Amino acid sequence: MARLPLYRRVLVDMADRALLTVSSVALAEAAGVNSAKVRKDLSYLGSYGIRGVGYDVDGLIQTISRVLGLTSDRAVCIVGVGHLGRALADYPGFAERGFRLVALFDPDEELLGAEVAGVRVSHPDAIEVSVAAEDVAIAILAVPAQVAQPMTERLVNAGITSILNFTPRVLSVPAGVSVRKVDLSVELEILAFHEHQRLGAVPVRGLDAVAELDDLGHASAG
Amino acid sequence: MARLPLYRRVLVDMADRALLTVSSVALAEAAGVNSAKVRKDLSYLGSYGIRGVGYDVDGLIQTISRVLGLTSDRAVCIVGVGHLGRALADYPGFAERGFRLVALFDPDEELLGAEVAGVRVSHPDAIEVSVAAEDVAIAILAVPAQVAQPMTERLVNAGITSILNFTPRVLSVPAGVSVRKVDLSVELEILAFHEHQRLGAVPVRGLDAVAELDDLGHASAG
DNA sequence: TTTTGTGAACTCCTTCACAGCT
DNA sequence: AGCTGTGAAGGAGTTCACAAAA
Repeated sequence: MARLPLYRRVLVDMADRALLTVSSVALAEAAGVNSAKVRKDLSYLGSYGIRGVGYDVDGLIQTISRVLGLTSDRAVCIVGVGHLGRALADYPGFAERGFRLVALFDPDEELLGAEVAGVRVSHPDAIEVSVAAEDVAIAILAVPAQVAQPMTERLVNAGITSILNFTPRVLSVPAGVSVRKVDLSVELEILAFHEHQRLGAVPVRGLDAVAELDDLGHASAG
Repeated sequence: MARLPLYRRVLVDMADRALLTVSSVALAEAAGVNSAKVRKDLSYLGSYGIRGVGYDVDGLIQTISRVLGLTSDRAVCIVGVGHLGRALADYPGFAERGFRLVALFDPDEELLGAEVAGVRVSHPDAIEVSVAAEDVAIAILAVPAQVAQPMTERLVNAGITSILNFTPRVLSVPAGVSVRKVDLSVELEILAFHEHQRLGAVPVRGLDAVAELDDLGHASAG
């Protein structure tokens, strides 16, 4: 369930505020979803709620973390050390959630050997060796669009099985490799569409309301 | 439809490669979706296809752009000029798609007056004046989590009606304001979950397969 | 009495399959 | 012959509503 990370974060916030238990209604409100949905989602993890009381905040955090596989650190690498790659490398949220940045790759000679976020930038030629040596399964792709597909193939060949794709390209990967896409332009275009609608543009029959809460299913070949 | 921006980009790629027409099958393949879905989506825009031939690439780009409201430039501002805000400001995809960066806000005194991506950084106190003066409707929120909600309220009061939220917080906004969320940690956690599953973790009954292509519906109050 | 857990209804999206146009 | 447009079937996720537990 893609909502578990969201619940988990909301719960961590609550734990920080010294809350011991939450009801499905309270959790739903904080996460911005329906309470029945919360109960159904959590019921798939097993029966961890107490009727008449709610859920134990710390216990639920542990359970969700375990299901998501966040109990151990995971090595990640970033490919492409432009503005975006650099921002991602410096993003504190990664380390906080157990993602350990172990390698940065960029062919730019001026960057080679430089340190970003405490990690030295290597040439992409080192991908195969580094990925194998550090047992990296997750790669963050922040390269120019033209090299997105070839770089993806190289990463997959090197042993990468999960890719977080920041390029504006649909990546084709073999079965067994997961891809999540973050497309900044698409997000902005959807907001532009909302603005357009707000200003009384031609309503797309039957779909103007739908577009409000819809999203592309992030495809993956699992 | 949240898929229109994706179709549009694929079509622009095709136009660059001098393709004149596309079949729903070809477009579907390039966009990574089912061809019936493509035909149904496009049929909502009107009948722009020619049976036996396909769709006119340029015509379709125009039609989608019109529906999405991408025919005119839209002013956007970025709030928070940390690593991420800076990377976003420099992102070339924004300008290419008709998003004009008109203001950057950050309270950091060392940044005030500095130029990033050709735009001077202003103090957040200038939000109200700038937003009104430049007719900005879209804001990109890249501030620390603690100030996400108060800053959101300030933006909404200033007249912002669409927010692209990069903070790890669920924003509460009045009806009529759209929010899209980009959460880097959540994306990584979902990939971690896939890795976890791959390594033979406890399958969450009935949901392990589902999680492969699921996603949070990006909520918005429209 | 409060709140969970869940069968059942519902709603929406997706996919099929084919009639009809070019 | 090829490909669109769409009614109908199918499937998946959401919400309702209530029985059961604390």
